[in-house]
Amino acid sequence: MAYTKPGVTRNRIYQFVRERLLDGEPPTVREVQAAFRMRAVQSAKSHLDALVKEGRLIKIPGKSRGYRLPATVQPNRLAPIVGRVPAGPFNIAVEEIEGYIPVQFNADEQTVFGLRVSGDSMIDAGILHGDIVLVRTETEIHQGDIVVAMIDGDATVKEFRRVDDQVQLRPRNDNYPVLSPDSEDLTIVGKVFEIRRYLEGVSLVGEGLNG
Amino acid sequence: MAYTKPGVTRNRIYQFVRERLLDGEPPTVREVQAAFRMRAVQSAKSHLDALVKEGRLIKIPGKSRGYRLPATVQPNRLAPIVGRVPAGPFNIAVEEIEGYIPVQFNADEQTVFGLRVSGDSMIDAGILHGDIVLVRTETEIHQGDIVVAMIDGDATVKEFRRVDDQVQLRPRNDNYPVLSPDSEDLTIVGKVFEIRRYLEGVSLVGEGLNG
DNA sequence: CTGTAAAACATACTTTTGTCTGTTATCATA
DNA sequence: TATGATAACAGACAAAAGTATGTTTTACAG
Repeated sequence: MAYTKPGVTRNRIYQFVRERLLDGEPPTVREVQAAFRMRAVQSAKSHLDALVKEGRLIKIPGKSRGYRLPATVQPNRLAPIVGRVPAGPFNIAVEEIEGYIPVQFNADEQTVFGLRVSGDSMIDAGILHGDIVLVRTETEIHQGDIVVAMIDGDATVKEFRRVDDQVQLRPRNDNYPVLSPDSEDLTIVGKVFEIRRYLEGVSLVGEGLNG
Repeated sequence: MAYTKPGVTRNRIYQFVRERLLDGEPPTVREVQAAFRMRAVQSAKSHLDALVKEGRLIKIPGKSRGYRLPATVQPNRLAPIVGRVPAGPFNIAVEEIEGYIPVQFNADEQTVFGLRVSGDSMIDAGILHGDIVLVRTETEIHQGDIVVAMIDGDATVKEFRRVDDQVQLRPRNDNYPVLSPDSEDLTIVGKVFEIRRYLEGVSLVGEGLNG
């Protein structure tokens, strides 16, 4: 490849890698090399190393195609919508997935899923039957957070309170009672960070591909 | 790994690969193997081969991490969030744009924007102060649709009704009156097709994109 | 000019990853 | 309970990809 002024090829390579990553196609070092018609792998490698050193890229050590965009540039992800709460974070049965919706979240590697709400126990919080709540698992829970909890295997969306070391799950509807489950029967699945209501039905990504 | 009924592990693997691909992180065969605690690479490989044969995945030959989704994934687009309703469909002042959120819509090229709701006049429809309504302009409006209307230059979110050739804009809160504006003073900006509530603040797309 | 840093090249080596051949275990159904 | 299909395992090899060392060429500041 022709010699360029310092920084020029660097920026071009950054652009190239960035586009590939946003397309979901992380490149190899040699693919970068080929894209810029370089004769040596090391030419591409040293540029990539420099980009990592500058903080413009991140490298997953020991992995192929291991270059990533730093957290602030993370694109949107697609979160699965489930009709029922998954038992474990990675244990979502395929048949139960309605589809996927695009979600933004803060780059850390947490598990996110959408849950379709049934019932009107949270109506005073503006959560209606059929709404989709987006849930982040394994988050710190605070007083007043809206959480998804499993009580004896049943999933429910409620407001979280702790009173004298006793967890309370409060509905936001005067017609329902406050729940005070034993801690053995209770699992806090995660925290609701977003609520969506699709008035015309969701056009779900990947619908019907679960066959 | 424990033996499962035919198709079960197949589906779980499809699920796993799909999520990884949507996250922009194509897995290796051995990563699939590890994720399912298989002792042989071939266990994962044959499942992946089968998924390709079934048409649920695509393989790029000779490439590492070469499994892809076959379907044309619906493109998400970014809709601007505005604090005030734009005067004309294509007349959104840049300064008034809070940011962008990812939205799916039906491929046709309609104008979509997000509007941050102020006030509680739609509280009985589960639309709270601070919620973001997603609006599609130039749509056919039907009885009972939730619309964004301009009355004398002021934007408002209301339920649309037509009674004896007179348009009514109904709040969903008994403390507010039904509006029956003259047709000269009224512009229906568009129809609300989605409602979102961000409990932890929006992480808006379009910031920190250097380079 | 000259010295230093950046850019590009050449080659070799290690690890990761894809793929192959063959075997054993479980499932589904008749 | 016999049988074919599916699932899982075992070990090995080849190709792809990451990494390292050293050299040559060019850019740029003094």
